[in-house]
Amino acid sequence: MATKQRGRPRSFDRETALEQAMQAFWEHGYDAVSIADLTRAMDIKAPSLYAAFGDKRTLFEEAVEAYVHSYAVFTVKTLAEAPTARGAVDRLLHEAAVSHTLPGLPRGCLLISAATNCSEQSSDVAEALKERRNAGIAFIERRIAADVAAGVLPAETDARALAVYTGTVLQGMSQQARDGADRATLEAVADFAMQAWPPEHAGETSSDAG
Amino acid sequence: MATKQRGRPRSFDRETALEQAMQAFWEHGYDAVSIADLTRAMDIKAPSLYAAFGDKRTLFEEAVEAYVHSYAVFTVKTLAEAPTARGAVDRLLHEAAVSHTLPGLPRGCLLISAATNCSEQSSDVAEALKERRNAGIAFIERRIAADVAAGVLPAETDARALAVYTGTVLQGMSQQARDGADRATLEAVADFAMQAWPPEHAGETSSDAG
DNA sequence: CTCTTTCTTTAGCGGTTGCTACAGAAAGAC
DNA sequence: GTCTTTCTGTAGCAACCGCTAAAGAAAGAG
Repeated sequence: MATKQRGRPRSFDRETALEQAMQAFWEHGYDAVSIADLTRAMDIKAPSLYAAFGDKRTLFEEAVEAYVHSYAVFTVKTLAEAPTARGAVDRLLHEAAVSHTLPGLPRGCLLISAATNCSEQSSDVAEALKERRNAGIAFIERRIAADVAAGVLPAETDARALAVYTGTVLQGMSQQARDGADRATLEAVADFAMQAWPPEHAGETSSDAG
Repeated sequence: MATKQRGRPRSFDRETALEQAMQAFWEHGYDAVSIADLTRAMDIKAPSLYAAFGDKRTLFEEAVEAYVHSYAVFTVKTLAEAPTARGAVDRLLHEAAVSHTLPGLPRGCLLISAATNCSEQSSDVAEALKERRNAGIAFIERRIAADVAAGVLPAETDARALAVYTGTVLQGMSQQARDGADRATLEAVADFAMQAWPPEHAGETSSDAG
């Protein structure tokens, strides 16, 4: 049933090329990476790029998906699986300290830093990443609110503010990683950040909430 | 003694034009703002821009200076004048909540967000802002270390990590402001952030240190 | 007035941008 | 082998990039 692909086969590995494009976008951002930069990084010519990935914007969107799949799925996983919101965020911050300073890869988080400086005509690219970031914070907020409802976190906890605080630290850590902070420093930052969290009511979890 | 200026006088106000350029850079970043964008925002033609400000990079540097003078001098002032490092940072974070969300102005902090996505050939612009950010953190670190030495903060306080934590929150707040967080939310973030700070030893100040 | 100085304007430089038409190359179908 | 399909490389499109030469306009000096 599987009829063989007709015509001349592609001479490059699509996944590898996408990975190279992703790293270029990760390091310099959407607007700052030109098609010439991409074809150099991916080691293919422009027509091959356009045939395989559409246009620059579509390639970027696919690169974002690849980034999420490779380096950010742990976020959702951690938030969903950890027994409490506090434990989840603690792990999240420490995992960020690691993933933002991986050797041989660009610093920081692509979702945070790849579309900060955008011209007017690519403002929708910036908007898309902004919505991803805010969705992440909303996700953390729901996790916190569940723990508040379950009595794990104090009833007076402002779930929204605590979630935004957590997102603020995460986004600041990305910037710090790009500015040269190493993993150990970011781990120390994560430890400090967790001391602002309200204490948990021991002996209870909200793992059934969500 | 004051001989009058010869030749045709400038038909625009240099400071006003610089202010417009600064806001354009503030909102979109160095690379994403073209000369055409600038001449439109400043309401002058390109040769007038080049005659008055040199080239794009020089104009950006002057815009950064103008930004610091208008919106960031309070930082150094606060750090130098507040009786303790803790009090200084507390004021700093709340002032940031205000200045990052001023109505009618771009969101966030120019020093943090105006050179995040840079092409290779303008990497020195990014480097210059990065050094400003790290110098700010080093300044906070010295203020903390002085309080530790004076016994105001616990002896075991890691001044470097606490300073980087503070910078992380400040930079995250800028990102949050750009992502839509309002002043009240950022103030709540600032309050959370301060709860990670170690307690002060009451009845003592380090106002003589520095 | 003329002369000099400095600004403003028009017009356009060489280079780069994202993107593509077109011809040639490499595969399967027959 | 030929035909069809699909990818690759060359070469180049219109539009924009940062920047500037050249000419005209507006001021003071004489």
